[in-house]
Amino acid sequence: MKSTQTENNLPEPTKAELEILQVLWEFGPSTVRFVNDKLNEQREVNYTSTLKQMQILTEKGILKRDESQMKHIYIPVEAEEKTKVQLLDRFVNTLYKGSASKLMMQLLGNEKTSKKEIEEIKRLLDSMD
Amino acid sequence: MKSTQTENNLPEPTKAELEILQVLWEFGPSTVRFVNDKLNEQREVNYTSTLKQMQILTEKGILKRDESQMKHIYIPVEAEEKTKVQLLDRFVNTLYKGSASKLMMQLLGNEKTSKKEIEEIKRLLDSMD
DNA sequence: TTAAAGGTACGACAAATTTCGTACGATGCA
DNA sequence: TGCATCGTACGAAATTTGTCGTACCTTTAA
Repeated sequence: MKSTQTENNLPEPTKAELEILQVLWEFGPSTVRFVNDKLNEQREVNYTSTLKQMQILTEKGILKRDESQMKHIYIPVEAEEKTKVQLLDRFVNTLYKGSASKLMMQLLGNEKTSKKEIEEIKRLLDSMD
Repeated sequence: MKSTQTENNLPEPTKAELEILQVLWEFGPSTVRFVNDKLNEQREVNYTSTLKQMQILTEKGILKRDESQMKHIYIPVEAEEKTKVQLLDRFVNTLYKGSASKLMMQLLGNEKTSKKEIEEIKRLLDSMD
């Protein structure tokens, strides 16, 4: 039994791939140039590196693209939410054996989680009945 | 601003490294043989591969070991909680811009999070004043 | 109508991570 | 004592991930 495939089949996006997805999520469908510029606000990356990554993401089926113009427009295949849910799911399973409440406890115990956040969470829970 | 270094400096454990940490967390200080056997319950790994990984983890300062016996005993340097908190922190920052409540929403929206879990979380929140 | 600017394709290199083969030292026991 | 067994050390191959150089096509504007 070599497969780690669970019920979903998306290849796990790597770190560099996630960076690109974040830009597309935040700003919507974009050209390589645009994404590369955004990335370069944070760190230095060559244009062709970004291009290559986005091509790979497309091969993997994580992005699709509109090639009708010379400047291809790249679009995430799955919605931001869906992808994040998957990543979160994997995270919970890996580190907390699937227990969301265990994760919560750490979140709440973490000093970095502000009072405000905690209040927000409480409100959230109360409002869901 | 190029640094992603927050106040902690532990090198991010890789996937294979995490697997090993999980075993040590669950069963306590162990030999390579033991860890390797556990890993092989899930997937095939050569003994020396596991050994090497654990040696690397030791070099990185993530594990320490007792060499007083021929069978070295490996022990995580940091407590399970501390490491998980760091990983969680990184996860929240990367995917949710640091907002714990955003993460919560996904957790609660996720069908996989059972009613039971949600009840558990509510109880948790109520009990923390 | 051509030269510069800007686009994609893609092979190849670099770096990080993972796996493993081989060497060799300790231990145990017939 | 000798040898099978089990341990560690460690270089190096294999794989995965990340980066970039170069070739070449399109568009634009003088």
